[in-house]
Amino acid sequence: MTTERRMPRQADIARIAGVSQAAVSVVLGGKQTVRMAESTRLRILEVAEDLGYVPHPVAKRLAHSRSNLLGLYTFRTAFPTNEADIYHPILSGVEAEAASLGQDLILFTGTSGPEARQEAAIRRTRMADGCLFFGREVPEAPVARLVDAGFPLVYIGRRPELGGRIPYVGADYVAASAEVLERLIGLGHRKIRYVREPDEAPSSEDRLLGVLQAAPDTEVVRLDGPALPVDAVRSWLADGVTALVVEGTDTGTAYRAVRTAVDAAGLAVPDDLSLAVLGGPPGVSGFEVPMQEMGRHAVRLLIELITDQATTPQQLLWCPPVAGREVGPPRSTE
Amino acid sequence: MTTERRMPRQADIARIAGVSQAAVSVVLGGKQTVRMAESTRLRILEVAEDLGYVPHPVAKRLAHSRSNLLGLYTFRTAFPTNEADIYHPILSGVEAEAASLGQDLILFTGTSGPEARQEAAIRRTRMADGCLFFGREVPEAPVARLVDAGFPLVYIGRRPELGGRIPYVGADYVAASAEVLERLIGLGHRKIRYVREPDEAPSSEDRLLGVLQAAPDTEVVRLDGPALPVDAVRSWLADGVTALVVEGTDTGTAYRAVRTAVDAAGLAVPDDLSLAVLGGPPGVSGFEVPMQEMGRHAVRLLIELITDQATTPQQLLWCPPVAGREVGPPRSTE
DNA sequence: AGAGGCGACTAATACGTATTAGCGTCTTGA
DNA sequence: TCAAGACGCTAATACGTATTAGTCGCCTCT
Repeated sequence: MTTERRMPRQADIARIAGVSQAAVSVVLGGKQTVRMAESTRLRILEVAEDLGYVPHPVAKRLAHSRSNLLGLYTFRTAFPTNEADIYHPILSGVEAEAASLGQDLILFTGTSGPEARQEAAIRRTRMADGCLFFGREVPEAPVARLVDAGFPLVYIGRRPELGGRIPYVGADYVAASAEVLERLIGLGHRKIRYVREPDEAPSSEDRLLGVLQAAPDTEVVRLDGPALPVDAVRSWLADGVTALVVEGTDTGTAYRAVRTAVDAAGLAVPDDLSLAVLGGPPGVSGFEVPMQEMGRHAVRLLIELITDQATTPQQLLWCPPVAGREVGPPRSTE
Repeated sequence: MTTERRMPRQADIARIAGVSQAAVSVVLGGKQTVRMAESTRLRILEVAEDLGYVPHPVAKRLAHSRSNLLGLYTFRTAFPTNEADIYHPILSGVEAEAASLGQDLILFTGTSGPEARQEAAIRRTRMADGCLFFGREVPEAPVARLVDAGFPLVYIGRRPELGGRIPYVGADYVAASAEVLERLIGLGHRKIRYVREPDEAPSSEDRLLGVLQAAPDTEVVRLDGPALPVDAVRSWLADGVTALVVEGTDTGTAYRAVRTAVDAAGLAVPDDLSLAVLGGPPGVSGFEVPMQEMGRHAVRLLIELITDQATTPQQLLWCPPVAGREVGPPRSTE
């Protein structure tokens, strides 16, 4: 009784059960396309069970069938040593949804390395049935190749590149930002400053759009570094500004800068000045970015694309507003 | 100029370059086993470049070559919503080492679900060249199948199951624990209590072994719940106990229980009582479990197994001692 | 001039599965 | 009694690559 130094395959089952490999495939595939006698079916299933048969996922995938494997391309490390990983909820959502839909995940490495390695990793992407991309970069050439070849992929976060052909699941920053401004206006604020992060991104544009849509008169300031001079805040207050709206991002640079300056100026929030963040730390006035939900939706959309059932390949999710304690009516109206 | 709705393959290159598919494979494979005229070689490479050829990872893998894909089976979720994920460093180490060795990772889902789903996930493991297992469970039957079939796998954490045939990378709890006890004895402690966690595990046995090896007279107490009565601590002190050694685990149950009781008893640490944890929270006296290193080593060992170069399939890593502030000389000897 | 060798390839096959066309055989109805 | 259909299954092929055993022509050596 020597131990087989190889996993059993369909051909082994076929030989023992006295049928063809095709018969085994048909029975184990569970499809109804080919008729099989119940007795044969049971015999095949029994032999398969005896041998402890496990379909070879790679062969399955090659044979034009799905392998239930979703790629996850992160453009950075998926398990950062950095404790405070703001994007963690997204991955958490991806994993949860994938699990509930019976999909495994391939984590591509080398995604945070030099360009050549990044590109190589993008190629490997095809190992999966489809792939999720998560990060602000869009290496156009390799991604275009994938899209052109009809390879299913979904970006997490809105992506206007490639002539708008990239499927994505993002957050509706425009609507959410507008809503925040509307709330401020509803409270009586008339003079509002919007403080942007130093660098650009599609999501950054969206927020600005929302802000100007709801309050076209808002003056916009762009930070050019990690700090905001205290004098700037003081002068705004002197100008009659009653509320600051701050762009929120992964790093939280702008919020920290503003908060620091406001505190240093000895101002009380929200009594002296209201403060709202457009997608900031949890609990702070403004709105919340539905990270986990984005992950979940992205998985669902990807599977729709894989199964050719996608109806809306570009989706924006609603961001729940956060009341918080940093926003109140302006002092002058009290 | 219609867009090819398919990625180019070797056959396409072959047709254009006027050679056989095999020639393309040989040239692109870069092997020296088959001679090719330099001119042909260059022609093939050029056509491949023109078409933007990318080898199909799945086909590559099926054709007996490696896919540079390592499985990661966690027996729990890899991206837990729970913020404080004690095992995160392990995954971080795995990812980093995999990246530096050009390996991608497959995360199997459903590993924390019901047994049937777990087992199904274990089967899917074969998608990868080999697989890392991480968790205290060892579902013997499916794992035995993999081992018997010669499928490369490595457990993270010592595993005595299956007659010791499971390759692993663990921490040397025996030596590390013994060392902690020796340090206490060196400080003058003579009466020491060892407090164990409520439940069992190989690592738990190892710690106990180390404790008794260095200090055979140590009295061992096993917690039977998440709390330790304050009276117990008081009575130990009355008995002349000068140091407590606590089993450290992922949950940290024992340490929290002991610490709570000691504080409640109004005792000063380490003046009234020294406290050491065998692999506990960072910074606390005792030793540190080299999580990240375990992850890295496991990846290296797995690749050795895959490439048939493994020399030591079962490895225990050294745990760096932590001085901390919870251990000092016993009061009586001062 | 024939044996031998070598350079440059190709044909064939394997990897393990899914799919589809089609082939006997048996039943059924007119 | 014969055609039509149902039934139960198989042969063949595709998927895209790697590998190995050749094949063919030409050169060299004795």
